[in-house]
Amino acid sequence: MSDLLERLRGRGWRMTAQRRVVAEVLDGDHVHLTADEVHARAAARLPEISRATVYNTLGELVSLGEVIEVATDGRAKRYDPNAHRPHQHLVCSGCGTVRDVHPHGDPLADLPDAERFGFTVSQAEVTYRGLCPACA
Amino acid sequence: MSDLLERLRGRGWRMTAQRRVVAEVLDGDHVHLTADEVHARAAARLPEISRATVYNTLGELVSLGEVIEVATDGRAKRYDPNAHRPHQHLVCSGCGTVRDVHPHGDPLADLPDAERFGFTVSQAEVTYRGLCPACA
DNA sequence: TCCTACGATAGACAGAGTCCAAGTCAAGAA
DNA sequence: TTCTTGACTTGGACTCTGTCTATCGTAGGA
Ligand SMILES: [Mn+2]
Ligand SMILES: [Mn+2]
Ligand SMILES: [Zn+2]
Ligand SMILES: [Zn+2]
Repeated sequence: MSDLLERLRGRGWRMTAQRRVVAEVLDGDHVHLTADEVHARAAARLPEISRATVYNTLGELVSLGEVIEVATDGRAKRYDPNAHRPHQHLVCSGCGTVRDVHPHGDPLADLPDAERFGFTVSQAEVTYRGLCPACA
Repeated sequence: MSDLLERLRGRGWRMTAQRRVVAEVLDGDHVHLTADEVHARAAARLPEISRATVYNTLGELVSLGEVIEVATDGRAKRYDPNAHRPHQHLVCSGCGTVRDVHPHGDPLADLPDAERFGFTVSQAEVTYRGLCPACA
């Protein structure tokens, strides 16, 4: 994730300990943390980081296209650092685990013109639901 | 929607003015109201109906399978009386308008086994996003 | 008409997120 | 290295969405 820090520096970001630790917490595959989870993990490394700063930093990362927001349930949004490879999500109805998945085909192609109501449709988000091995 | 009221009566529902007006507000096509919108429209007909009753009634309708909950954004859930015909949603990124759509094909079939991580996948929800004619 | 269990109500409470005024500090200037 | 300053951080108040509870009211059967 140091490449992310490099990109951010290149964009003129002032590099603070808070921003660094938030970026570090978001490193990895299949990472889909809530803002409060990010805050908890960040606070383990930097105890006095505030919730407001976590929200600010996450919002900035989303604006820059480095992180995407995922709303899989009616609860807290999740923050996903896998922003450069398009993908969909598979969610366990039991425990809430989220995995990145890459379905075949283009879901946009399955929506006939007659079903577009004159909209300019630009994106299709697919959420698959089921039970993970542990919950089944 | 009087057929809905009939079904509810058949299920042993005590028929109150509040429940009747909530059911009436949910009548129509492409209806995707938030709980507060339902409350506002219900209160126009029955001024003293409470928020708690609206939430209770919506929750009961969802349990009975007469209404589905739709979470198109990270904000308030929307309540959809079109529960008997499976469909997906097309959402305007500008104004938030939601339309019911019926894509071709089965999105489940597009998810390869290798991308299922051992899950028992049972459902796929698709949200199409774009701009409606008015917002474009 | 009367009873009573089921439903409605107001308001307290909780979770998620936003906003603000005041204090702090990263990083360029000298 | 030290100075300066505007960008960043902070705690807490506030908003929005939703849940819960104690109390009151009433639909519908006896
Ligand atoms: Mn993801
Ligand atoms: Mn719908
Ligand atoms: Zn699970
Ligand atoms: Zn629109």
